[in-house]
Amino acid sequence: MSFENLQLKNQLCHRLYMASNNIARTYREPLQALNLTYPQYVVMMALWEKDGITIAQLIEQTAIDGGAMTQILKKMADKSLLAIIKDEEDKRKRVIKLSDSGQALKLEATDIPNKVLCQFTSITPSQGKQLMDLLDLVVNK
Amino acid sequence: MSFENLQLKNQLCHRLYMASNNIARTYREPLQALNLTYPQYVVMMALWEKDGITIAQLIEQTAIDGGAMTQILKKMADKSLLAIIKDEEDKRKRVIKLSDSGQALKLEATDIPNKVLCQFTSITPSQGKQLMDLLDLVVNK
DNA sequence: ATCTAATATTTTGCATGCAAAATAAATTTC
DNA sequence: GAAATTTATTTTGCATGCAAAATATTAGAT
Repeated sequence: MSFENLQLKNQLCHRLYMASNNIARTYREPLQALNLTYPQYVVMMALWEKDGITIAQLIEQTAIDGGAMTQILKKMADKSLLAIIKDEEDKRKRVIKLSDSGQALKLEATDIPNKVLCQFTSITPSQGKQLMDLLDLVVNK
Repeated sequence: MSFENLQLKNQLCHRLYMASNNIARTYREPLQALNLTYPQYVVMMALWEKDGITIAQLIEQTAIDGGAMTQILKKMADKSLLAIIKDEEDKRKRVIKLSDSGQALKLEATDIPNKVLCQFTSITPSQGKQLMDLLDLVVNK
């Protein structure tokens, strides 16, 4: 038996693993300038797009694990990027609100996506679009 | 300003993040049957393909972090899947050797890739191939 | 031959991802 | 309307990913 199906070079999962780690690693340096980790940056992007949402909504938008989200938000609150506010209507819920400095950080972040993508010289914009569409098939099973 | 570049739906990195986590999560259940975590499974695949290599070579094949690799190999050695052997030529190096049970596990693993891929019904084999080629562009920057 | 620089691996500290259990509060059921 | 169920969030324990420091050993330079 050849076991081609078990060769690492044929594994979609391993390609995804390497690609995802590689791009996240590339984000690390520019994000350090904003004092953000990569998942914190994802949370910020979600909030810049729509502020004042609940933690459950934030989890849905970002696909970040709920257990991790609690920790991430706590650290971001410590940095005064946002506030975690009890919902008076439904006391189970917490609403996340960006602070002024959290809002302001958006301007400093605008350049980051391009700065990172520019480091991936071998992929064209058209291929990037294609890749995103194919990835959606994996995301949505 | 519209800040389209900061919208989550336009971020290649976030697609990769979600896709990678989603497929790794899908592997978790079938791998539990073999008592393997996902990175441990990647190590096994590398060794099934080429046994008796050094830790550095294993890191190169799998793209797993060196610090993590030490821990992963230790746990796998505890499970008697492999042995970590000092290289007598160069005492800095360690050679990894599969045990008999480690070798034998290959048979039980053969079905896993297909079992997992079958759960991604919306992606065709052709699209899968395409996706792998595009991911290589991201992996190789 | 000795001292220095490079290589291979391990250790440490921090930040997740994940599953499962624990809390707390609202909703449903009988 | 009290008990059981569901929902939202937090906590806990384990397994990485990563950067940086620490070790051990070998190769190089003088």
